[in-house]
Amino acid sequence: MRKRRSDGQETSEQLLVAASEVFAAKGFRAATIAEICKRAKINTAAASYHFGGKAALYVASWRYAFERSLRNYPPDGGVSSAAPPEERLRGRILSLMRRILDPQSHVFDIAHTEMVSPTGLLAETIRQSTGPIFQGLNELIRELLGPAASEQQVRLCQMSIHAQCFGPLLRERRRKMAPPERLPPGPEPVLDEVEVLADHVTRFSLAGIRELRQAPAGKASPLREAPQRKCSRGPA
Amino acid sequence: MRKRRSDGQETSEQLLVAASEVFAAKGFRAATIAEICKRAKINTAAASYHFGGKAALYVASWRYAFERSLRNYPPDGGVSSAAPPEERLRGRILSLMRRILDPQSHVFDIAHTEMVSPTGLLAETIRQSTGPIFQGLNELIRELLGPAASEQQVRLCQMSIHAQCFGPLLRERRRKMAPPERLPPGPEPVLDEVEVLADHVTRFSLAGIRELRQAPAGKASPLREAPQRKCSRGPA
Amino acid sequence: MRKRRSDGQETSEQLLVAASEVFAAKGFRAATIAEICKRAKINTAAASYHFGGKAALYVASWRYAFERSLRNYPPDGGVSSAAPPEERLRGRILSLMRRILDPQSHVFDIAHTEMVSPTGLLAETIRQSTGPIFQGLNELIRELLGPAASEQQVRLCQMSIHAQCFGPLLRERRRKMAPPERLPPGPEPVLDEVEVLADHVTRFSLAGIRELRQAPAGKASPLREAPQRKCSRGPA
Amino acid sequence: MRKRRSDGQETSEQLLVAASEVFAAKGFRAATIAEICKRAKINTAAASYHFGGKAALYVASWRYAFERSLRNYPPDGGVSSAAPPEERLRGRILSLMRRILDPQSHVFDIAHTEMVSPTGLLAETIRQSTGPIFQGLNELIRELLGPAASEQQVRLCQMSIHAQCFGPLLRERRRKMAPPERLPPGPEPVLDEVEVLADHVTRFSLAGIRELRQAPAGKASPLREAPQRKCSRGPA
DNA sequence: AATGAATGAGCCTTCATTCAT
DNA sequence: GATGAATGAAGGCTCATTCAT
Repeated sequence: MRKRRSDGQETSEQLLVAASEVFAAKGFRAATIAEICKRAKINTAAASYHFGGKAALYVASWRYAFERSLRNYPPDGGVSSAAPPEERLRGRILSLMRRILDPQSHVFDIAHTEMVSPTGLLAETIRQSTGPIFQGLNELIRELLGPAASEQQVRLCQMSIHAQCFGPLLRERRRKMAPPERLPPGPEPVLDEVEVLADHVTRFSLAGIRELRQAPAGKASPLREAPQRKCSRGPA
Repeated sequence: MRKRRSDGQETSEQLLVAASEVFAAKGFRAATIAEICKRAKINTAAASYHFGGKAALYVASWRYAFERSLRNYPPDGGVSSAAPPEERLRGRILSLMRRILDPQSHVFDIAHTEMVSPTGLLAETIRQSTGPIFQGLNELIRELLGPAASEQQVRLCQMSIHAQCFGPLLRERRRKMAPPERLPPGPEPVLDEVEVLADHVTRFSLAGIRELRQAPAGKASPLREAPQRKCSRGPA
Repeated sequence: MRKRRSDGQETSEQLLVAASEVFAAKGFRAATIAEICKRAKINTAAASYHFGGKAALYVASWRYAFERSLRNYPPDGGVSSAAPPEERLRGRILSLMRRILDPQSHVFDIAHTEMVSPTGLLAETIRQSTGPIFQGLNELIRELLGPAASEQQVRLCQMSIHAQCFGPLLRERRRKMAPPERLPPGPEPVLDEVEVLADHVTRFSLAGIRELRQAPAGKASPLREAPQRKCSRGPA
Repeated sequence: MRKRRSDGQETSEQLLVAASEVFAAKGFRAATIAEICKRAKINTAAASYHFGGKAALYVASWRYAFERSLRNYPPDGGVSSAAPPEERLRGRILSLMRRILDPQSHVFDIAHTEMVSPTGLLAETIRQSTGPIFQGLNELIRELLGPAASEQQVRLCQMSIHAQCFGPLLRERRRKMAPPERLPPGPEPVLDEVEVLADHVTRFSLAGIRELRQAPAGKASPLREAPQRKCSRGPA
């Protein structure tokens, strides 16, 4: 059965979608042009024809998926910038989680794989694309920590939050995608609904941030806070 | 002419070490028997000969590395089981971090890669090996959360802590391993010393745990915790 | 939307020109339809469409270039047929050299390549096209050798002259065409101006022809020609 | 039928021989690894295995053929360096011709093709290998021309001689190698025996050299030498 | 026990040609 | 008449594995 020879637009998009699926499932190396094209129902040569090669298709498919993802889930989660920072944090966390979990999108599958087995093909693209989003979270955390916070503290908090988003959700994705015999190893899943997890991470992290806010110096607050210290005054 | 190993290391042991290095650096698929054997300074056929194939060598090399790692860094971090739980938590976190960071060991590089691009070869082995350790952390968290904690809450906290250990440190490893042009994409590194990070994660997480302890029901405590706000005034 | 050529050159003519350039530069096999059409600024399919295929375009482009070349440089070099044979020889040699060197024409690049790596596509066309010219030189040489000359001697002299024209000039062409890193191997170039070279070849060959004329039998004249030696003494 | 797994020496040589044959017949590009290996009766992968790739095999096979050729036919043709220069010239010409014609060797087929369609892979190798031989002929010609000869004249004479050797013999080779339908275009063959041709080229060229020796300045000797000038005195 | 040669399967890519528009 | 998308065939290369030594 011949393919309708139209404007080549549809074919390209089919290819991009199929490519992101296969690259996400197998990684750049293990993914084969043959499988991608088979899934897009076109000839094996079409990938090279339209994009110039496996590598270029890889980059193009990721960028395509990323822009789509950002359009569906804006980074601020739809929370007004006038809202209190706690709510804005929750908005960001929830939005990020939804982007990660979106079963249609493979942005994070690919980006994560790229982080683990870097091909070097996507590094610059990812940096450029995700830079502004990292920046936005950074500023919000700084606002929550207060002006006395050190750069180091901001980075640490950002890390804590990011890690709590990516860690469980990337694992969750793998669990859903993987065929039963290829379940990734590790502990049981944590997830019921995204909102529950988002609430947990938000509360857990806000508590952590407040803790840091009260005692900026690393050793100021002992691990065991003797009398539950309900009302430790700020640094003033 | 026979090969004589004057360094006393057995051929197969050299293979296991070389294999874990190469598998860690490139992943299962991208790693080649040729490179592994070249690094171990033995014949290309030796891998198939000694272990039966690439897959078997993969599993064997991970198990070998894991046992070595656990011998060097016991899970409890050397903290007495009689110590207060907060200190025991810090012990566990620090030990985990040190195991992850150990530049000699590639247990986590491989396990992480396997989580991202599962080959299915390591899943069962990893589950068996890491199960007891997860269990130990689980019980400690339950102790910290108190008897009223739900199973869900324990899981969530465990996730929060684990994520904060793995997230930044796995990235840090990649950064050190990668050649400059293949730097994995993402935000700046957070790490100065392990202790600093361990302290941060411990404090941050203990604050989160206390928060949950005070308001076990997910929705009991509003995001913006009015009364607490009274105490910790912001700067100015 | 139709393509309009404001320069008046027909599509097919542009194709012929572009084809001869690319075929000359790369040979039949290495030349690609895509590059030819790109240079002619027309669609990739046009070659197959207008000429029926790569092979037909190859033949057509050569014939086109050959006729053009012959129009620009007539075989007798413009020397009157009443002129003495020595001058007519020089005329032919110079005309041939100019045809070979003409940077606009790729007749000889292609013919040479075809001689070295025959595709079989051009053989008959070349034979038909060049036959009359060979014939003309043949007769001239016979005239110079005199009526006692054998057929073999004529052929040998024709070969000597042809070889001296083609050898250095084809090399010279390649040298000019080739990008610096792909210089063809071999000794230094000989060429300053065509006239100098034509004079050399004419004198050199006329001397050879005279030599043969004096001693028609191959073995009559010893390599070391004793009596002639008497006259032309060596330097000092 | 399995291949005897010996020391790999024979296989390599078989490959080198087969490669030179196929490369000579088709050129670098058109030659396929498959055909070469089929002719050497080994697996397709062996070429990459033994030499690393098509390009490396190309270079190796040429060098191998060249050294073999030079061993069989020394450049001086076996003529004593004490012999008169005319005989030494004939020795060189005959040796060169025999090297070119040797049906076992494809050195010149390949080198010629490389000159016409340079791949750039062989340039340096050819230059290094053939340099000394060119040099030797150069010195001999200078000796024949006498000390008054200009550098330019030496180059021109060298060109004339070389061209007369290569021109007809390379064509002759093609004629013998080519399948009947792929006969290269051009005039009839000149060759009966190598000795005949060598004698012709030697006599023809010695006459030319003497001519130049008598009248070094390009325009000193008119094309038509009036009274047959049997005894034109040397430049003294 | 251990080696290096040799293999066969599979992958990415190129390219002349064809086809619907 | 002319185009650009799409195709199928073929080539070079990599690599885990096997085998004779």
